[in-house]
Amino acid sequence: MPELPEVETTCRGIEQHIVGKKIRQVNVYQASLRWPVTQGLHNLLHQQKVISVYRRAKYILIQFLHGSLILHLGMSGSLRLSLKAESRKKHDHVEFEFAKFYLRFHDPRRFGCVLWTSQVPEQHPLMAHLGPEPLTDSFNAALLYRLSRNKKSTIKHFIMDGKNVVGIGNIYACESLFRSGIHPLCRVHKISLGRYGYLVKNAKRVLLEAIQQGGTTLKDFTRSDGSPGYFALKLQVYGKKDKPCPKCGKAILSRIISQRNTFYCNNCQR
DNA sequence: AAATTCTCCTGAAGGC
DNA sequence: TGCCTTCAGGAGAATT
Repeated sequence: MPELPEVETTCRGIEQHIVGKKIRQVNVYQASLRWPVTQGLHNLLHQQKVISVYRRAKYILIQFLHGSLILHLGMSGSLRLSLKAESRKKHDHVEFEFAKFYLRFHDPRRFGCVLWTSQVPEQHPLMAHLGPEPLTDSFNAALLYRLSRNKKSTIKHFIMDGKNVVGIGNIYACESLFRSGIHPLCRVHKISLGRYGYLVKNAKRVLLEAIQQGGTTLKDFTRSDGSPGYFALKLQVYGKKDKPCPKCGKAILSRIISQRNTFYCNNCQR
């Protein structure tokens, strides 16, 4: 399931291959994704050169002179470069043809999207109201402290809410809270500035580690060139129900918090 | 306004 | 072997 590190890895993987290259053709085989794939993509993109590839939250943005593609991988999506000789696979829904290869959008569960915008992407409704990027200085303890005053939501929910900070999905929320010793059910207004500082530091650290590892390998994700990432080996609590806590040895618990399976150590996280 | 629930979808995994 | 049920999950939309 692609989280921010996987999206970042995907961006970096395709960027070096497609920037400066022209699109020959676009084929849409399944337009019914989370939202309908923008109609007329071929006419919009025919012979258009890729200017840049970058990421905002978990959106992959491919910029052209007259607008941008907005791609989201949902929870089972991937973007793969494949040689012309490689035939299309099941669930390859959208295909961007370049001179020597295809860029294929693959998404079995179809929670992702492929949209076109002629606006500045950051002003698109999907992105206009997002919080700061977690790996920038604007994600910091003072921000979380300020946003959390007089709120009674749980910290797990709080850091997964894109209005507060983007890109921290279920896996990284669990891991960040474990490393910070904060219980996922802890109410946000009770957390001190100092503890927020610790949480911010750990969230950045775990995301950066994951990016360096090339993204977490879980069920559906592979890197853009098809090789797997290796971060799953370093997860400390996610998916470890009943396994010993890496810090204290007591059993890892799991329960549903804000609709998501949450893994934590009841002894180490307070 | 804020918190909670619903929704889209397929494939893997488990039970029998 | 195979059918059925359950679960996973990003995040906007709908509801409370």
